[in-house]
Amino acid sequence: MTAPTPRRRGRPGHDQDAVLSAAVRLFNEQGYDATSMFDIAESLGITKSSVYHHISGKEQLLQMAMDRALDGLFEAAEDVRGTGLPAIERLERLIRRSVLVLAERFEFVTVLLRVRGNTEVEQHALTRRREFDTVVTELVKQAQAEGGVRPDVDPATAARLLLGMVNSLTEWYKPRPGGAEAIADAVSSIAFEGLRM
Amino acid sequence: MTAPTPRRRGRPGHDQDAVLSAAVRLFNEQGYDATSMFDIAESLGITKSSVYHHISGKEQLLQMAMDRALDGLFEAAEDVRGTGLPAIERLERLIRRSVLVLAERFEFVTVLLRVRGNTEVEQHALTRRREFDTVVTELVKQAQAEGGVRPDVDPATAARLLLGMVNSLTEWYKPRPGGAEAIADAVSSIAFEGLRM
DNA sequence: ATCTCTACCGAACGTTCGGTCGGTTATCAA
DNA sequence: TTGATAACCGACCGAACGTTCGGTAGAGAT
Repeated sequence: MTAPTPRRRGRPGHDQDAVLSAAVRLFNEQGYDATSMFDIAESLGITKSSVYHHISGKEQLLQMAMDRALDGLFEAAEDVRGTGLPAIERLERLIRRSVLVLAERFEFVTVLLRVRGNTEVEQHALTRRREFDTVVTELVKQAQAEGGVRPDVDPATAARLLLGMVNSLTEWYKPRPGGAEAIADAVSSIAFEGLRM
Repeated sequence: MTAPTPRRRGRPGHDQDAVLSAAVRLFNEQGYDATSMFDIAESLGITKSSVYHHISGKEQLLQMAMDRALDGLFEAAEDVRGTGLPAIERLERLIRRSVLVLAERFEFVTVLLRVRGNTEVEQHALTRRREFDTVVTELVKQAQAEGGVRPDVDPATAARLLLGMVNSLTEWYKPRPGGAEAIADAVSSIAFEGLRM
């Protein structure tokens, strides 16, 4: 039923994806800096030096993790852009899709949202993040112009608060079947209709 | 006009508060782990060993920063508890007050919101944070019972999303006169009345 | 049986880190 | 002038870190 495992040559063991998974899990549990290459190796049952057979260094693991997160988000933005819907509808769909991406690629997005721009790799990721923020801001602005969104809130502030809600999932979301859709409903409900009865 | 500087004895120089301020600024710029005691010393124009004259260790700086943040939040919770207002009003006031605390003690709260519980000190802070979350959750629950909040959202989820909005300020807020109140308005407006017109 | 491929290991490297120690310098009070 | 007080410094230590290197182990292919 599962995908047929393509017989691999050479000595059996871990591959790059296994190392990435283990690394990302530890990054989120302890933080990137607090996770040593020894920790990653130990969690796989191999030695430190063996890890370097699969990857070029610690930073590559960070890079790969952040790319998987950002690719998912921009894919969602691109998909929504294609629809000819009113801006408010596109905004709501993008927010919902963002929740789903965050749930699907949970650990990768969590890594992304914690980097502070200490290295060039991190700074590049922060730049892409800011680009995504801009997409949302423009959507709010356009929705205001079309009369779909209340005009008394600053678009940039609204975008940041919306994304703040969504991104907060990395702090408390526990994967569960159907859980992501329920949260997407809650986000959409609160953000667009409000909590008050 | 300013507070009269109480003549201090001994050689003039920095005090514990100056060290804490410098440390917290660097923690937020680079992250706690990525900030070395040398970095802190350098930013004050003194040597590493001189820093230890003011504090017992790196972790104490973290502890002090987190305590200042948590004390502010619980003070706000306590103040709101005293009013005999309906739960929905108490909830809204606590959310607004939280925005103001976050703005006032911006750098301390930012430190707090980034710890992952790697040490006992961090875990204790996380426990207090969770206690604050519970206060908000209970307020949502009570507001629902009183008919002030729509009954179709899970109280715990709503509380997390509300705090997610508020806490996201640490990612983008720039101190500005009157800026905090404007953001408190935006948060309150979006969260309670909704973005849609 | 041999070749090739992939995965793995032990030992060591240079560096950085948090922290310690004994001694020095500058100010105020008596 | 002397003593107390507070701030500071240079030199050092042990541990942990990311990374490198030369060599080994086990599997499929020829």
